[in-house]
Amino acid sequence: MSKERPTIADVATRAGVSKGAVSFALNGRPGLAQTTVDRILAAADELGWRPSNRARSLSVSKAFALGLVITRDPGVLSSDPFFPAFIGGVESVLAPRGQALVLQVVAPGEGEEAGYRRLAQDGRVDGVFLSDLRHNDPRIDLLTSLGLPAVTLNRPEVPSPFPAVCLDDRPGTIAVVQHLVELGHRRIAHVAGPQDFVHATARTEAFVSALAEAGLQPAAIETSDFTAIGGIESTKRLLALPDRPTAIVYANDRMAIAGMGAAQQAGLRIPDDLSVAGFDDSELAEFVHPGLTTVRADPHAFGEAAARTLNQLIDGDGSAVPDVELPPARLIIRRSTANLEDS
Amino acid sequence: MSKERPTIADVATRAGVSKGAVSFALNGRPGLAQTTVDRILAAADELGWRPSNRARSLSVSKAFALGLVITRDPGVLSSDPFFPAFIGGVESVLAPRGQALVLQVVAPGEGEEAGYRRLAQDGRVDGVFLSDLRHNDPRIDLLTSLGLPAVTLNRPEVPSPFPAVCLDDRPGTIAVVQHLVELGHRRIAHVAGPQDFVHATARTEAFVSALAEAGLQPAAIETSDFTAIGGIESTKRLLALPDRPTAIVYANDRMAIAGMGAAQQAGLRIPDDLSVAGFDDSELAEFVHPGLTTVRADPHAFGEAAARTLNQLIDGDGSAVPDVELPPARLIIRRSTANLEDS
DNA sequence: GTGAGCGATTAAACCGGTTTAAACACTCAC
DNA sequence: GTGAGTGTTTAAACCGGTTTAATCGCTCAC
Repeated sequence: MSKERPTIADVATRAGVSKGAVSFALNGRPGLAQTTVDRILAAADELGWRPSNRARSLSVSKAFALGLVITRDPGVLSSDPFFPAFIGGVESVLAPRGQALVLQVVAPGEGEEAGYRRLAQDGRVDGVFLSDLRHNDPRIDLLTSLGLPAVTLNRPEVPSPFPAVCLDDRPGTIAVVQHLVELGHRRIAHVAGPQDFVHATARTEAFVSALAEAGLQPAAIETSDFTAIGGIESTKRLLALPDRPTAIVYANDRMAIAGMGAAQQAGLRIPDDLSVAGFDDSELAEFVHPGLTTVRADPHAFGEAAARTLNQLIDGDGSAVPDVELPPARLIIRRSTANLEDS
Repeated sequence: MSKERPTIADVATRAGVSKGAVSFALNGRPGLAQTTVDRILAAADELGWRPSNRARSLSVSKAFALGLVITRDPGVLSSDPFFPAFIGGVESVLAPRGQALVLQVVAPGEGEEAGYRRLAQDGRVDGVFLSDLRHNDPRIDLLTSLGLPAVTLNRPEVPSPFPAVCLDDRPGTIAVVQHLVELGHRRIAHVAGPQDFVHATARTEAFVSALAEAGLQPAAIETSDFTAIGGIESTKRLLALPDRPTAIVYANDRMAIAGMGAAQQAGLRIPDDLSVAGFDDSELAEFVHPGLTTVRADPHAFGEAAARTLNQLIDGDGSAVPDVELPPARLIIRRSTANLEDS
C-alpha cells in the first residue's frame, strides 16, 4: 500500500470524472446525476479518501475549529470542576462534525487579549466561547473588532452582539438560603467571588434577595476570589465577627471546603457550630468531612449547548441566533448544614 | 481602511518584487540581497501583513499545532491538578512560536483510539502528547501506524520509538515513606492507583522498596482508581483490618483527602490515630483539616519540557531526540502526619 | 432541420502561501 | 570577445480542495 494519502484527483481519476464533480458529490450539491454521485462516492470509499482539512480550510476560509481561552491562574484552574465537563460537552458536539477545539490557558491580565487576537489573526478558529464573563467585559468589543463570532456563557447586562447561553445560578443560591432559613438560621453570611464576574454577582444578588424574601439581612458579605486561600481568609474574618454567623454560604466549593477546614481548625464543629454550603458540587464535596451541602449544575450540557449555539452562529445566514436558557442548578443537601441548635 | 487582510501578493507589489522573494525574505532564506530583504520586510510591516496559517499549512503540510488527548472521565478529570498546569507549560512554549494546542477529552475506553485517529487523519496536529502512559500502551503502536510523532510523559518499560519526558515519582514516594518511618510508623499501608498506569505502578513500587529499605513490609496495599470514592472504599477496608495501619500513603491527593474524610467519619483523629499522606499537592491539600502531607511536582515545567521535546522531534532532521529527566517531586510536610504516639 | 432550453459535466481560476528551475545581470579569466 | 561562474530575482508549478463559467449532449418545439 502506498504511504501517500489519496487526493481528490485520485478519486476523480478512479471514478472517471473531474475534480469538480467529486467535490460536488462530496458536498451533496445538486446538478450531478445520481448514478455519477454513487460512482464517485464508491470510488472515494475504495480509496479511503477523506478530504484534506487544510485544503478545505484554505479554499473556503474556515478553520473548522472553535476556540476556548481560559483566563485563569493555572493553580486556580486546577480543581475547578467546571471546565473539564464543559469541554467534554463541547467535544461531544464538535467530534461528529469533524471540528476541533483549540485551547488556550492564559494567566489573568497577562496576554488575554493577545490570546484572542492570535486565535483570530491566525485564523485558527471560526468562533470562540466567552467564559467567565465579566461586567462590561472588554472582550466583547475586542471580538467585535476582530470580527470573530462568539457565544457568551451567561448574559452580559448590556446588550451584546453575541448570543448568550445561560445557566442561571440564582435558583440554586436561593434554594441554599431557603434551606438554611428553614433549618432555623438567622445570621447567614456569604463569601462571594470577585464581583467583576457576572456569575459571581449573580450569586451574591440571589443570596441577598433570598434573605430579603425571608425578611432577613445578610450577616455579612465577604468578597473573595474563589480560591482556597481566599476562602480561608474570609472565613476567619467572619468567625471573628462579634455576632458570629451560624451559617456561611460560599460562592464555590473550593472556598467552602477550605473555609470548613479553617473553621474546624478554629475549633468549631460543623455542622453543630456552623453550617456551611458551597456551590458547584465538585468531586470532593461529597467526600470531605462532613459532606458539603452544595449546588449542582450541569456543565456538560452547558458545553453542548454553547457549542451548538456557536455553530449555529457560524453556519448561520446572518439571522439572529436565539439565546439558550439551561435548566438551573439543583440543591444537594449533605451533612455540612444542620438545624440551628441554639441561637 | 480595507477590511481584507493583505496577502503576500500585496506585499510583493508594494516592495516591487515577486511573491517568491517575499517568501524568501520572510523565512530568512539566503539568496536575497540585504537591501531587498529590508525593503520587503518594511513593506510587510507597513501593510501589517502576517502570512496566512492556512496557506502555509497547505503548502508545507504542517498544522502548526500540537494535540493533547485526555482519556479520562470528566468527573475524574475535574479536580486533577496536573493538566491545567501542564497545559499552561505547554502553551508557554507554543504561543511564541505561533502554534496552537488542540485538546480532546474522551471518556476511557470510548473513542480514545478514534480521537487520535481523527487528529492524525484530519491533519490537525503535527504531534501529540501521550499522557497517562499505560503499560504496553496500545497508543504507541497506534501512533506509529498513524505516522504521528509523539512524546510520552514518563517512560514506557519497553523500548519506544518516541522520546520520553520523565518526572520520576519515586523519590517523592520514597521520601514520604522515610518520613513516616522516622515518625515511628511501622504499619504503613498504601492506596495505589490503577496498575495499568506507569506512574501508578511507579509509586507503588517505590512505596514497597522504600519500606523494604527500612526493613519493613507493607501493612497492606489497596489498588484503587485515583477517585475520591475509590479512596474512601480502600480506606474503609484498610481501617477494618485486624492490624489496622497507623499510616496510609495514597497515590494522589484526591484519594487522600477523601480517605481522610472517611477516617474522620469513622471516629479516627488525624494525625493522632492515623497519619495520612497524599501525592500531587493539589490546591486543597494545604487547606483541608488537617493540612495534608504530600508530594509536589512541577507540572508546568513538565508541560514546557514536553512541548519543547515534541517540537524538537517534529522539526528534527530525523536524528534521535534525547529523553528529558525533570527534577523529582518534593516532600511537603503538613499536619496530617505525626509521631506515632503508641504502637 | 434548426435553435432554444436544460441537465450533466468539466476546465480553469482561485484560496495564499512555498519551492523549484530557469533567467538575468554582472564580474572575471583566458 | 567568449564562456564560465556567481549572486539575485522571478515565473511558474504546487499543495488539495472549492467554485464559477463554459461546454457538452440531449430532447423537444416549431
